[in-house]
Amino acid sequence: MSNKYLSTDSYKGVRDFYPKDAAVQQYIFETWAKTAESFGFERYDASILEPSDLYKAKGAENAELVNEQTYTFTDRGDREVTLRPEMTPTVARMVAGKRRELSFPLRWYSIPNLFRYERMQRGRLREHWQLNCDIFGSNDYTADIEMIALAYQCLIDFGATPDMFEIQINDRALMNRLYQALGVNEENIVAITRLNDRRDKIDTQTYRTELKAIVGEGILVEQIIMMLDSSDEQTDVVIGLAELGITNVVFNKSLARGFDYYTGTIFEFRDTAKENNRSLLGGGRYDNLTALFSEEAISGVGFGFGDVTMRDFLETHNLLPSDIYAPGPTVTIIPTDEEHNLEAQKIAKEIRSSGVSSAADIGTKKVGKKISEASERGSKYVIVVGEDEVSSQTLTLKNLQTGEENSGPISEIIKQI
RNA sequence: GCGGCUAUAGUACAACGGUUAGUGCAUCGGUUUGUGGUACCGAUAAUUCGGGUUCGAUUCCCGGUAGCCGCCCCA
Repeated sequence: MSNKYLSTDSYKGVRDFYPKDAAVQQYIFETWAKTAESFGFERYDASILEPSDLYKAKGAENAELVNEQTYTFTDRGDREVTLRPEMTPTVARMVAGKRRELSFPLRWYSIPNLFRYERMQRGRLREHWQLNCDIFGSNDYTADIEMIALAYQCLIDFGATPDMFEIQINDRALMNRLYQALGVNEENIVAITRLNDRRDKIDTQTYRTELKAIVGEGILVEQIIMMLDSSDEQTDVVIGLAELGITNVVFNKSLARGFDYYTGTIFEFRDTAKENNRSLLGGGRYDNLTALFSEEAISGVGFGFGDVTMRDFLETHNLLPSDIYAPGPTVTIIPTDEEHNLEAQKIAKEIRSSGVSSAADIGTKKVGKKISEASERGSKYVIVVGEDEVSSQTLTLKNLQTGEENSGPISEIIKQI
């Protein structure tokens, strides 16, 4: 190929949303918003650009993360900026900024697009959207329950049934106590948590070997494994969820979900379908969200739900409604000839003014084709406009579903729609 | 950052070390010059790029690029 023309591909790792994809995206966003608002969550939003310091502030490890896995650049004013890789620092900034005037607990949600510079794989692109829901300023365990119940409802509202996914729960604070009771030191707890994060990806022997590498030979290895595998924990959160009728819940002591961030309850929803056996969403509780901005500690519990995994889930379980994409106006006006295009526009305008969507098909195809296309695009009615209609000032409204036709002046036609 | 697999019309696939690289869907046109969905007929349209082996490469080899899958990581 010559390089005379630019490529029509989108930038690596990001997506174009052609109308059919945009329709799916819109359906997902609208359903998310509706569910979050049904729980009384308020919507907020922010710019995709943040000063890089927001992400680097927590230390060298974060700085490295920012440098290697984010889109970071210098603006014309010599400021270092980053395309937000997650929403939590942003919302923490916003909450901290208005902490004097906000009344807690707060229920906030947003559907931001997030960027990360890394290699793509199934369910992970360089730009994605995420439903972000958080409750700020409540330390009560029922806030944890509410967040999980909201995430649960998000799936139910798409038509999912509880057997399609499984809720895994763990508790950082509880795990720390359990490890400490076995005499594991702080440093090793972090290492074990890290190892547990990929426990379901490695086999039992490898796991045992790596665990030994951390805590050394001896009885402790077996004690830890036994402790992790006794997953019959009935925590307040698990019991509370059951009382709300949510029972597809498993307490999994190996669940890790990253390292620094979370301090209490952590949770993850997993698709139970074999072909899409992955994490759908994750979240948890963090103690001091606003530590970077002020001394006042505001706790939070929240989750993020990605649009890519959402769509994969819906497709895997065949939950996408077939009528999402119906771009045609309710009434398509079909001029028989180009000379009647303007007349068709006038009729469409009048129909629109009555509150019904309408557009003229000003293409050059034959009437038959135009009717066929109007039908395929989801129009309910067509009105053909040619010599006869213009001279007689009488239109014929055709119902595409029933084939029924009715004639009359435009004022009559509009009443019938 | 690492590894595996793949690359053919718009798309989904097929085929071949050698004549004209096939098919479905989509698109456009026609059968029907003003009334739809079906049917039939026709048309447009492709071997990712660079190098090598060869009389001849779309096919085999090497490299680039891109995509998919996984690892690492997932704030």
